[in-house]
Amino acid sequence: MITINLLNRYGAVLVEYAPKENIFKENELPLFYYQILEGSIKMYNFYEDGKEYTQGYFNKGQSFGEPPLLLNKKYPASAIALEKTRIYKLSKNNFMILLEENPEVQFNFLILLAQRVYNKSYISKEIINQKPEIRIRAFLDTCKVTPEKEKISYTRQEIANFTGLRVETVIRTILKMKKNRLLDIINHKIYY
Amino acid sequence: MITINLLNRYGAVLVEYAPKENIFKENELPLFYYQILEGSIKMYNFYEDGKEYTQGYFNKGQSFGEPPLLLNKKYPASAIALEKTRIYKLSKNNFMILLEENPEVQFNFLILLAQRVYNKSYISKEIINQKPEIRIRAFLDTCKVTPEKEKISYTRQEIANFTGLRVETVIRTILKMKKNRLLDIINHKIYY
DNA sequence: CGGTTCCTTGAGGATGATCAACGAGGGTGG
DNA sequence: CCACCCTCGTTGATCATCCTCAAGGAACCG
Repeated sequence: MITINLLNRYGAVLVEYAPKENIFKENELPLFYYQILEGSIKMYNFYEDGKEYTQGYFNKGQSFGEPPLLLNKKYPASAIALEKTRIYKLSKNNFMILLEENPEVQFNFLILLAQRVYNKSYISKEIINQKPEIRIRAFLDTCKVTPEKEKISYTRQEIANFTGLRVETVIRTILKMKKNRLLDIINHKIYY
Repeated sequence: MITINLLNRYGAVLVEYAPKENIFKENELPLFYYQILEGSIKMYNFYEDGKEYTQGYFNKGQSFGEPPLLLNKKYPASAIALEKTRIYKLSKNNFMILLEENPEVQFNFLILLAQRVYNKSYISKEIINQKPEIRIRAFLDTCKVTPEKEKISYTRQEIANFTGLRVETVIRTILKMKKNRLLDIINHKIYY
């Protein structure tokens, strides 16, 4: 989102996170702007009963956790590295200065947040609708990058955490979808 | 959000909508920036089965529908006036020019969208969790403007549409909540 | 005062969650 | 190389819960 050139100019630091290492946790106050150079992370919540809800995945080149940073509010979710991940950290202060001094960057963030609202609206609409198949389709649609059938590299548990369903329900539903030719399952992998 | 002064300067027009009049419909392309002078509107979707899902309510002083406008994408939901409502309409072009020429306005929108993402994250987390009571509490919490008990002026059907539950479930759940002293019901009105 | 709109209740049914158990594959260390 | 462990996928049975359908009552408005 922000060029590496600019990040360096404003004093960003590159930090490496190990797989399963937390970047920040729910209810902490934001101190940094985060942008992924390499790797991927997930934002998630835990319910009291131990169930997990996945808010979203972020990959190479993407930034995350900006809304609480801009609002100066506590993180509403935790962030964890899914693999070895290298992330640029820029202090809140310098981030704000960078925004102020670079209007085109600020505008890019406006568009970025607009896109986030747009996606969230779409997802919440599809997922509140109880039918498991619709929920799962909404998830799969957000995964797709090409129009052709492609391999989905999320586990059934991950799909369950994202859609608010249970693993067993996901398994049974995708089996039904396979029967209806909505997707393929080859060697346990989903192709959609 | 934008001062009336500025709106006028960039050629905004004040339009009056009758109760239940649509401001725009799902899948239309955005042409205007909308800001409410007086009244209130609701953004909503219909599912194939005729069930309605309410994305959100917007009142006096608030703007709505900016994300698709900024992204130049089709509206993912429809907007309807809930009462007699007067709305400033500003053409897309002039809105973009206004943003460019008034950095402080642009920054305000950045904060506004950050707030929207933040709220959506919170709501989707609470509402995906199946328990009706938690869903309803999430809705009621977003309604509250004071810390004391206050009257909730939404119908049970409206709560149902927002939370993805059925009316009967809402009725039964709030009755249980009343028994547990989580809210009061006086003359059918909810106080929370 | 008649018509909406909203609220309420009950019975029955569908469906997703829960619980328990097992299989398959991959990686690791002895 | 093999035994073990861990993660992931799978299946069946049972249960709880919310939805559905149907009906009627209450409140509000012109």
